[in-house]
Amino acid sequence: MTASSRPDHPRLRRSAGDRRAQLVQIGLELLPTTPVQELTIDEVARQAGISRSLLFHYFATKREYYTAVTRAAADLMWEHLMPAPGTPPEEQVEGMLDRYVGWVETFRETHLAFVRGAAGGDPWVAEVYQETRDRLVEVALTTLELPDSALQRQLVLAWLAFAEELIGQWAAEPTMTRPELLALLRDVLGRLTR
Amino acid sequence: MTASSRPDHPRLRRSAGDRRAQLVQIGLELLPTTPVQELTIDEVARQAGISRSLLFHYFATKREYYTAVTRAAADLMWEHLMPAPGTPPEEQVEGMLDRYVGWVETFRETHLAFVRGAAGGDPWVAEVYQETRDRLVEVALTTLELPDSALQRQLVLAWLAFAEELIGQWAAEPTMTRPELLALLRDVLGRLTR
DNA sequence: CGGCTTGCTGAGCAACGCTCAACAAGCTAC
DNA sequence: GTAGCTTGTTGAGCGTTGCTCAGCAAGCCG
Repeated sequence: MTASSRPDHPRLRRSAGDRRAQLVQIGLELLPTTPVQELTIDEVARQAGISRSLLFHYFATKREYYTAVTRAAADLMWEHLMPAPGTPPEEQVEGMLDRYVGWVETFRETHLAFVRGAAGGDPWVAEVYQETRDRLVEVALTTLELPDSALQRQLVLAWLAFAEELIGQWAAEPTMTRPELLALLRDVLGRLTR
Repeated sequence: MTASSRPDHPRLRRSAGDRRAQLVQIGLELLPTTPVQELTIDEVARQAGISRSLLFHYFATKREYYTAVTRAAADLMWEHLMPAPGTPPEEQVEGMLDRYVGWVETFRETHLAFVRGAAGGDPWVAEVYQETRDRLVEVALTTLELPDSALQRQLVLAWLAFAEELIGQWAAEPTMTRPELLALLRDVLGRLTR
């Protein structure tokens, strides 16, 4: 049916690393438009210009593939959120919160897809997401110099869910100024952890 | 392989309503153990003792089937949360919150599966969940006699996310007494909406 | 019994995840 | 330059799953 043997593609050979990166990249680009579970191997292979079989050479299973994609998305966000080295502790949470809002503003679609895909369905994917949240809680607890109790952990986690939802909603329909939003989030976190 | 034509099942014929209800019921029972997307038509049909084809007679598509299941789950919870008629308004939110905690305590697995399945993947299923949340926000705004602004709506929605996460965590590992939890949730909601 | 409604089935198609044996691109060794 | 090795790459094909369709049969009516 489809002329897969186009004459202008003389069988390009890539290094293993390159190919892997390319496939993950394609996954990242597809994420916003396609629910994770509906992402088909066929489609990814087609976009990469390779056969289905090759994808299974790099990722033994479909699940393995899209957990890799999810992890890549998480890493991108994490990298963006992390404070510049040397930032004084009391400014770290402040800055991360600010950058998180910026992240959601910029990559609204992608971020929503990430959160959705992570929360729903597959446990493996959910785990990647949970790791990220746990790391965020970790940072919050240490830089705010809070006691590392189960209670505090739960409160910060719940606050994260609160922040995520509010920022998502706010990005879709701004009901206050950006500084007001940030102040509100900080305020709630402050009250909760005291 | 499987002897599907057991002699002791002399082709039982059910009314359309009964069959539909049975199929949805099976879906509800399967939900806690099976991520929504992994729920296969084959399995459901097998448990119901019918052919795959019949399921497609009642639900034109798989999606239609498990949105029906999700909606049934949402209705069950909603029914449980609704205050008894005649309850004075100032006690309604109080009672619903209490019953919600109870609901999560009792059906932790099922509820988690519901939230997960709803948040993730399929937009149609997500819609069912969003409806429920919207209805909850509606009730909260009216019984608390709050102005129905976009801002208030967002805050209550975000608080719902907060409550959901905290209650879920707390049910898994109780870090405070039940009344303390309820008081905390009420307090946060109260501060937010003022 | 004949005829009607309607719950119900089996065969089969297309799409998808996944396997496997084999091909071939690019490098090194002689 | 050609023999040989490594390894990126493919095509054919299998099992499962969502979905279709033509037709069977259970129960009811006359």
